[in-house]
Amino acid sequence: MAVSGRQTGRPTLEEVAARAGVGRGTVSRVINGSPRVSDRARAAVGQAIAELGYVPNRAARALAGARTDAIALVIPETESRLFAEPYFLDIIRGVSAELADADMQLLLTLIRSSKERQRFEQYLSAQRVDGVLLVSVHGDDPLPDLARELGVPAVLNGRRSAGERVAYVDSDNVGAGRSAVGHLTGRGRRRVATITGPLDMYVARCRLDGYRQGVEAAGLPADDRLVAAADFTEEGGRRAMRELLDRCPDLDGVFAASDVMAAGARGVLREAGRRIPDDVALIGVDDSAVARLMDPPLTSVRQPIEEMGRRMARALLQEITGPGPEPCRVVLPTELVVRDST
Amino acid sequence: MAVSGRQTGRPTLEEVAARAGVGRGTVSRVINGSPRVSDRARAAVGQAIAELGYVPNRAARALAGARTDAIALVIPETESRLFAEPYFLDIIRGVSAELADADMQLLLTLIRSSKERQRFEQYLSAQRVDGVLLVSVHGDDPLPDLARELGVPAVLNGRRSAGERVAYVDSDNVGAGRSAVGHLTGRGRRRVATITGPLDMYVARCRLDGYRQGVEAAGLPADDRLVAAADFTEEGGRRAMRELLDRCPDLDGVFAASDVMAAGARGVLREAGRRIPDDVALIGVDDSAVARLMDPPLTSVRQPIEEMGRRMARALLQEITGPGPEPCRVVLPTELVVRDST
DNA sequence: CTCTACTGTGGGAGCGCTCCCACGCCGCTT
DNA sequence: AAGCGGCGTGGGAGCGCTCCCACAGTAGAG
Repeated sequence: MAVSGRQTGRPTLEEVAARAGVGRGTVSRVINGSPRVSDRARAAVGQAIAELGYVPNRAARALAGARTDAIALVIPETESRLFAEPYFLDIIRGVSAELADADMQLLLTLIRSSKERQRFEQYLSAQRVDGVLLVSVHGDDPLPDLARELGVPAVLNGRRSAGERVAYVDSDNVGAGRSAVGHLTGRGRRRVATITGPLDMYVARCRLDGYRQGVEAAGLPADDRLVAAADFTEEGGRRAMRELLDRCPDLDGVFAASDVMAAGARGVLREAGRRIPDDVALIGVDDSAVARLMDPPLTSVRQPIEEMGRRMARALLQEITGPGPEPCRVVLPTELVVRDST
Repeated sequence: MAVSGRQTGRPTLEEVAARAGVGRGTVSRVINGSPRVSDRARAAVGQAIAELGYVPNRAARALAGARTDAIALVIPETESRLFAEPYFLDIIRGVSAELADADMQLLLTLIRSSKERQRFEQYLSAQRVDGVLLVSVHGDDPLPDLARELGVPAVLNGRRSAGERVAYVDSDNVGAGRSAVGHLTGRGRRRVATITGPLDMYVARCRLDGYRQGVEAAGLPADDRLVAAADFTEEGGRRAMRELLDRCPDLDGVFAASDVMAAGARGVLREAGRRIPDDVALIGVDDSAVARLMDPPLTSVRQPIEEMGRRMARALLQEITGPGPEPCRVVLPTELVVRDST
């Protein structure tokens, strides 16, 4: 009953051909969905495949053909520390869902050192994947350009700058900031501050822009003392909140560019005796578990993360099969989730 | 300057051999670290490789040899919903770290439907990976046994039952329960309840066993009314907490088998006017972000998740190279992280 | 009735490796 | 002095596929 070992004879295409009474070429054509096959042959091959339980050998395929049926999802460790972690899992979910339908494999690559980065660059240049998905938000990340030079299709999650030339899927971060501030001002807040992410990240600058637009739209005066830069971490959020409280004790609303920073801010506000939302309304971005479980539950701007993953995968698959002239540029809308903190 | 396209001539082993003035066999031996090579040849080959920027072709290797240099990490979607999500990211981190050193690829497979499950089973039987890492906590999961039958090395994260026959890396869930309850009783709590995970999961039963041991160790009477089963979700935690409060209004401590359930419990306790920790001390498991950010910050039992990932990968690599007679059975200790909820 | 233009087909030639056999060459024993 | 074992080596065979060329058969055009 037990299979005898690793080398156990899996049926080959040749055997399928023999059983179906056709040539190798025909079987190959059937498998790859070529139209140039008679119905009779197709049926015979289909049956032989079923009877033999034939599964094509990927390695042979990759060697003979020019593709590998695999794509890499690259997550630089720096990012994974910054973002709320569930973010990546949702991205992975979306990517994986889309890939499964295309029968492609997902290769996950975490890059946490320059050595690993180098190894991955080798990978890329060795054409060992058909394409790459890059979570790349730092403006100076060279990986996307490297991929382009090597002719490896690539799709980014997020942009590195306004003029991003590589295909990307992003969420509407400006809109997120704008609607967050709009929500705050809509509830009568007049002194709305913001805690930003690191400003070398385009995503952080976008959310800040959105904040400014929101302030202006409400007819409030712009005041740079209401802006404090942080780094997407809880501790950064604490520091920024202290700073803001120091500079503008009269603030009555805070837009934190991430839930995690909002959590830090909440701690400081509480220590300072400010009630949420009574004295200060607080809003974050991500709609993560943290937001739901915080006390009080945090109003937050939701990004369609899983959908971004899906779209990225779809865009990449398309670029692999037929590289269109225009790289994919998708910006997905965000959505306000109102809870008790505002 | 630009590389001309996808097919651009990457150097092959043959070219390296020519340049180094040796035969193909010798180059192959150098690359694979065979000792049967003279220093002179080794040096020449090394130089040729460097000059040409040679990177071996994986597909060719996989086809010729019997291995693929890739392993799969399988995450059933059911699990990913149940566990706190950061759990998987930490596992992935550990696995990835260990794999990078071995120059192995990590293939991530999310299984969310029976169709995808079937596809993965095909994968397995097609020997397309050298081994599998399975996150498998349900007692009836057939995947581990399938892998065994197919002769594909497998390592589980968690056990399906006490008599697990497949190699595994788990954390000391009994110890986790025991120390959690010990901590509670150590602080003078006498009526300690528990909210368990789904009892068809071994991990949930273990934590419950630990709870019982802790209660007994403290010389307290066992009382089944203090035990409420839930399902590792926040809502489940809420329900269970209501139940407990109903049955035993005099309880003064709660051990929730996950942080997320503890979060649910906290909400109910607060609604019932119980102060934490003054009236009821609360403790969870996972030491997740949720615990840190909860209000009050939640005391929790930490599992060394990333280390588990690392150990799994190491065990699998070992099993791949030389299948020892004894499957790996590792149980890692947990650690109490005390915060303000107790 | 021949000529062209398909469409469906079989099978050769590789893809770039690893495995392994066979061969020289060395230093050692008898 | 001839014989022996080993080491380092070269290169053939083959892994299972895809690509593509060549060929039969059929059908339509002249």
